Formats: sequence, C-alpha cells, structure tokens
Amino acid sequence: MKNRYTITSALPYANGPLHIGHIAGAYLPADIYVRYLRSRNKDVLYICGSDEHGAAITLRAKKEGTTPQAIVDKYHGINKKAFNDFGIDFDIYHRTSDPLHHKTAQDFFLKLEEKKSFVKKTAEQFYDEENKQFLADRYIQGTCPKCAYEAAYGDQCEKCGSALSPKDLINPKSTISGNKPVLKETSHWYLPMQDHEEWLREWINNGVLDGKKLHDPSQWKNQVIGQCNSWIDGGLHERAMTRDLNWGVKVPLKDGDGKVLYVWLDAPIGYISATKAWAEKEGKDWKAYWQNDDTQLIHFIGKDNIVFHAIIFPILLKQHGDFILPENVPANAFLNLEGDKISTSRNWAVWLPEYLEEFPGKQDELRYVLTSLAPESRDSEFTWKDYQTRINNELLSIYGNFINRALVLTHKYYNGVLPECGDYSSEDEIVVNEMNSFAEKVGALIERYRFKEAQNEMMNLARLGNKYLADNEPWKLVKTDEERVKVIMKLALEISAKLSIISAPFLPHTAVELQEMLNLKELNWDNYSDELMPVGHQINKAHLLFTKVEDELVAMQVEKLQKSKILKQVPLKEKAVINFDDFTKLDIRIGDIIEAKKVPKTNKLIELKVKVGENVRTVVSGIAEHYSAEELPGKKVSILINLEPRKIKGILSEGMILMAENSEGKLAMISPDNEAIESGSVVR
RNA sequence: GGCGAGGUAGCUCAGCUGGUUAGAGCGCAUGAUUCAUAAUCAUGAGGUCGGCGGUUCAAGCCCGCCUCUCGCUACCA
Repeated sequence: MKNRYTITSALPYANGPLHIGHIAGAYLPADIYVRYLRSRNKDVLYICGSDEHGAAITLRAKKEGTTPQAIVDKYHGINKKAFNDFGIDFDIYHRTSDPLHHKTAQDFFLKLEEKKSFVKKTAEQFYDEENKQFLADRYIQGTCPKCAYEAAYGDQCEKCGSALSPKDLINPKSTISGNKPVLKETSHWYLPMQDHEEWLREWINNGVLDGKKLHDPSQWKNQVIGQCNSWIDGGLHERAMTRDLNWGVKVPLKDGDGKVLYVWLDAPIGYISATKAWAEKEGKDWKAYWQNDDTQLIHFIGKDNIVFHAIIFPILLKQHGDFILPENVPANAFLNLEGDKISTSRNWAVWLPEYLEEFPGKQDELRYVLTSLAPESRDSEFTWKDYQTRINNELLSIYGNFINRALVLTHKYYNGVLPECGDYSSEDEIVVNEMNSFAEKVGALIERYRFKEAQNEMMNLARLGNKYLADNEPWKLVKTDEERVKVIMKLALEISAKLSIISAPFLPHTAVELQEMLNLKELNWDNYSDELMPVGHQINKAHLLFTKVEDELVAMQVEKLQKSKILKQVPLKEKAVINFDDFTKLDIRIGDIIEAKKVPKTNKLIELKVKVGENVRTVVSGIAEHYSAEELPGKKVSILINLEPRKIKGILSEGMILMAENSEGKLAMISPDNEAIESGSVVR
C-alpha cells in the first residue's frame, strides 16, 4: 500500500439530477474506499465536481430559452447538496466553470502544445448555416465519387469502402438540417492517439511503463482491459481536442478564437483543478497528489467512461510529463430498475434528491442495498422489493438486532456499566481470535475493490455476535453463573465496538450512532485490536438503529415509479405552424405490403414492396425490431409516396411508411380501420 | 453486422493461472430458543455451471460453432 491516494469519481454532467444508478456505479464504491483509507490513516484526497461544458448543455439552454450558465448553476447546486446529504465524503465538490479550472485546463493545453503533442490542422470544413455549426465528417452525406453510391459519409463510403474526405462528396448534405452546407475554414488541434498504441498496450496489459512496474493488471476488471484492447487493436486514430463552440474553456492561443477545448479533454483536468482549489483552501501542495510516485491515483467511473479514463486521459498525462498515471480504473456496469433500464428521458429512475426527501435519515439503508446489488462485474437490478428484503432480513435482523440485544442486556443486568469480570474461557478465545481477523479480511477485500463481498464479510462479524449470544445464552446463565455472564457481555460489547469500526466505510451514519450509544469516540481501523470496552466503561441509552420497511412503502414507491413514467408522455413541444398548401404537398396513400425481407447486415432494416394502386414501390424501413418480415405481407399501411427517393444500404427507397412511436420507442402502423379503403386511397 | 463484457442454485452474486463430493447471502423446509424490532441459532433440500461439439488423465474455467442479455459502433427519409 502506498501512503497517499488521489481518488476521483466521474464528474456528473450538470444537466440533470443524480439517480441511484450513478450512486451505485461511481460514487458509493469510491466513498467506501475513501472512508476505509482514511480509517487506515492514509493521506487521501477524494475529489469530484460538476462537468459543465459540452454541446449538450448549450442545446438544452437554447431549447429552454435560458443560458448555459443558468442550467449548470441549477444542477451544480442540486447535485452538490444531494451528495452532501447522502454522505458522499468528497474533500471538494468543484466545478469546471470555475475560473481556476479554465486556467488549469488552458495551462495544461499550452504545455502539451509546447511539447508538440498535438497536430494542428487547418482545413475547410463544412458548416451548417441554419444550425450555425461546423459539421463532423459523419454528419455529412453525399454521392461517392468512386462508385456513385448516394449515401456515402464524409469519411468513408460504406458501399465501396474507400476512405473519403467530405469535400470529395458530390452534392453534400448536412444530415442535421438536410441543407447544403457551405465550406468555411477552421483549424483544430488533434491528438495523434495512434502514436501511443505501443506503450498503452504494455501499460494496460502488463502494468509496465518505461520498464517500470506501475500496477498489477490482474486487479483491473476484465471489462476495462477488454474494452481498451478492443480500441487499441482496432487502431487508434487522431482525435480533435478542440471544438468550434462558444461554451467551454477557450483555446488559449492567438488562432484559437471561437474555439473551446473538447469536453473530454477539459473534464478530467477538472480533477486536477479541483485538487488545486482544495489545496489552496487547505494550505496544501496539490502536486503531491498528482506528481509524486508515492501517490496512487484511482478513477471510479461507470463503464461508459472507460476509454476516456484508461486511454485518452493517460495519454494526456503522460504527454504532459509531470503526472502519475492511474493505478486502477475500477469501472462498474449499469444498474437496472424494476426490470427496465434506468432512463432519464422516460423518468424511469429513483432520484437521489427525492429519496433523501422521502426517506430522511435512511442514507445507510440505501447505501447497504446499493452495495449489496452493486454492478461490479455485470449489470444488476434494483427493485423496491429487494430494498425491503435486504434491509429487513439482513441489515435490521442481523446487524441491528445484534446490537440491540447486546445493549439491552447490558443495561438490564448492569445498568450500562461494564462490571469487573474474569478472563475469557478457552471457547471465548476462539471467538476472540475470529473477531480479531475481521479488520484484515474486510480491509483486504476493500483494497481489491470487492465492496459487495467486503460488506458481506462485515455482516459476518454481526453474525458471529448473534451466534456467540445464542451459544452462551446469558439470559439463562444469569440465574446460575453471574460471573460468567459478565464475561459474555463484555465480549458481546467488544464485538459491537469492533463492528462500529469495520462497518463505518459502508454505513457511516450508523457507525457514528453506534459509537455514540457505546460511548466511544474517534475510532479507526488501527484501534481495532485495542480493548475498546474496559471494565467500568459506561454505555449510553440504547435505541433501535433501523426500522422495518413496510409492504405499503414498497407498493407506494413502485406505483410512484409507474405513474411518473406516464407523466413523461405528455407531448413534446409542437412544431411551427404550417399552412394548408404546405400540408397538401404531402402525398400520403394507403398501400398493401406484398413482400418483405430483412436487409442483410443490418439490425433494423426491412425492405418492403408496397402496392399503391397499380404501382409497386420499394421502401426500406427501420422496423425490423418490431415486426418480422413474415408477418408483414398483407398489412395495409399509410405511405408517403412523394418523398424524394433515397438509397439506403444500396437499395433505392421510394417512400416512407408512417409509424406512430410511443415514449418507449414501440412502433405501430397507421392503418385504415375499414376494409372499404382500398390500396391507393388518398390520406388527408 | 463489427467489437467488448456477460449467461453458475427460486433471487442477488463468488469461483484467482483447468485438479478432490461446484460456494456465499437471502428465500424455502425441519428442529432448537426467547435476551432481542417474530429478530436469533442448528440442520437440510435445491445446480447435467446457456446449448452442441472438441482438446485433456482431468473443464464452470481452454478451443470451435450456436443462442440469449447489456454496452460501444453502424443502419433506421
């Protein structure tokens, strides 16, 4: 173990509140780890903050008629408070809109520029005048100059496979607006990631950099190594580190006008600027946490962030030259909810601020459940029923109940003061030995990022306590052997005290409460083997640590979830008003599907032959996930027939089948409800 | 379609580089017990380790094919 740790949790994007999936994935595991290390008296810095840049926030501001700053201010406030109330113990919760961050990111960028880590390229790039933005290669389509395929992309023709540049395309179009884009000159700084493949492969797979062993790759998750190798083996490419945007960290160069740093360059540097902000306040040296070989850097993230933390950011850190690389990137998978993926847009989530409001004082209950169900190596699922079961049958029955019986008996027999007593019996010594082994067992599991297992091991100490009481039955012995009862109660309380230490990383609020009841203060991991309950020690009044989760509560939460899901289905903003002439431009007819077959090498596409009056048209439609090719022939559908024909996967599509889509993405055909409507009938 | 990660007891999950009768917690059954929020303790029943084939003295673990789930990516006017 090293002595200094820099722990980060992914910066939450400041355009929405946090839900239990975020917590289980990146924040709770890190918090457990951090609390453990602090208890071991390590020098630990735990940092996080809001990620406030990027195009998504500007788009949202535009939509809501407000400013990006107003959006990020709102969610920064909400999330900071939620983390604090829940008990995620950051040293600092910073934000990337802070001037200190802008300065830090710009300095970092300049250093890389100075080291010639970037390749600057000036090029004429297509620009969408309607949306006022430059278009990435993939956002442009046109006719391939080599094979005349009409839907080739700006970077490659899917038909003939030739690599293209957008300007090669004949008749280019913006895929966003459909308009013809204009050429405008712009320049960007690119990171040539392909130059870094060799050392990355060695560093990720063997933990070795420049001949030095930096980490043990067997401690990295399969998922992380697998995904990195997949990227590296597929060949890394240069990636633009700047964007034409006006929201973000300005490119600090003369020719950087109107450009900002790419959000994935900017955000991880947020970890560094947060450290600086903290160090400034605390009078510490921030460099110790980032530029010292005796410091371990660990990034806790969700699986969607793997490449950024395990490939791109390490390249940047190494290029800069002064920084250490992450020792591990323990990425978690995703948490599902009641049989369905958590979805912000469908409002299918348990929101942290709402939980905190509806379940005051029940942070540790949620922590316990989320750690039990944590998606450490694959996706897992949270249900309210599970929440109830885990709390009632484990946390309350095993932990809460053991503490309660130990304290209640002590009060009953000795008014809460430990009496003078004899030595442990030889059977007691076995229990004592077992008890003493827990600190190391639990610690070792936490150090290997096995939080679920670690928590269960912690619970085994409470189980040991329950078994000790059941085996020794002090409530019976009290009538025959009072001296023996004193020893038993002392050991039971000793177990309780030790439980307060090893449960603290998982259940910090409970641990404090328990230590108050036991009249103990400021215990940490290193106190574990001390005698914590000496003769004469007075304990405080006992109260219950947990309350039962009732069936009604579970039912209520499930119902609330279902209801809020429906609420989200209210129609989106209406589009601009059109006149009748506009409407009559659409030629919509009823058609009969006479033939259907799946388009090879695609998941969603079906090629249809639709008979409209006397004509038969070919239409390619993205409905294969909702209809099989076999069930389609014979169906009547509405079809827009005067839509400009377009080639899709090499097939000319002459029209568009009208479909209704609900909030879950389910599709249904718009069909006449009357057999008298024959093929070719006009829809209006 | 390409790539990555998964598919182990009713549920949630462990099983490190292949090696004795495949593990844990919860649930379930039976018994014990009453200090404790009907909580606890003991014992037990549950698995052809997604399917098929192969390598090996030996496979949940290695190889091939298939299938299902999730993620990234492509396609969805």
